[in-house]
Amino acid sequence: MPELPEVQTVVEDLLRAGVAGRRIARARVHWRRSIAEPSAAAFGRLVRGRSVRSVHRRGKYVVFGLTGGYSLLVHLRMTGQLLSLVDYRPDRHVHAVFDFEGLPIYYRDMRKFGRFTLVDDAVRPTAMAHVGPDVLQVRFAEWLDRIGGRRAPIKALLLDQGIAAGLGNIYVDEALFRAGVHPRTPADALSREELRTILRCSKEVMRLAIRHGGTTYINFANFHGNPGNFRRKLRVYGRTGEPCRRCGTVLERLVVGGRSSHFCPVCQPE
DNA sequence: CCCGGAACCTGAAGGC
DNA sequence: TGCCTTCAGGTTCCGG
Repeated sequence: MPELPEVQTVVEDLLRAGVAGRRIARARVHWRRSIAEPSAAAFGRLVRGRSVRSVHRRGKYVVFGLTGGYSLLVHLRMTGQLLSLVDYRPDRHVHAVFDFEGLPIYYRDMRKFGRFTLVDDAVRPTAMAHVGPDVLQVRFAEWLDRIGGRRAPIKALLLDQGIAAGLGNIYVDEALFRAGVHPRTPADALSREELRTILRCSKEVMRLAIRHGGTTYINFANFHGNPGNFRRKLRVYGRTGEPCRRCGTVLERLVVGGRSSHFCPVCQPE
């Protein structure tokens, strides 16, 4: 579920909780496939005893820099959560528990799509090679190089993490609404200025959502189990059949790039 | 190169 | 109440 703003919220919570500098006394894995590599058994052995040197976000990944030249890459996919709650009783959806010397952190994931990858720092660039520049950082010229002249629908390209990382289904729809662009528009049919607007709107939506602690649509919860507040600000996502906040037209839904897409047929003409 | 569909999983919601 | 279908914030793989 989490897109860039939700992952950013998790990272900020981890730092605020004082994870940086802490030692991982123990890591227990209850669902083996949560660990992409190495094996779940080797994972527990390799993680134990290392301390956290850094925590940051890259696209939708949480990246833990660990002592001893290892990095832990965490992707929460659709329903993954990292939680640190007082008096928490783990339920059946908790698939891993990390003991940061008295600070327990729970990995909970209803749909079990999330993945942990432990890599040697030497191969970390390779492991993340498919992740493009962060959408909040990327400069227009670089982004245009990657996206310009392609025939695919703009929405599909915005979702492509190799072009720019961080946007997901909710924020792509929100950004395209703000830019006044139909999600199915082929990228090569857009002018340089329209593309500039789309990137600007993407960044604006991201910053705004971060300020509101992300979006809780189904089950996003931050570190302390609290929902994000951006849902109230959504202009099109999940509002099919409701009136456009700008012009009053009934919002529509169609499938683009295999994903449910929400838009205003008047504000975003095809 | 591009696209659609399936797979990976579980649960919520709506129709009958 | 229960059964069935559809849908869900993501990514990857496979075939046409």
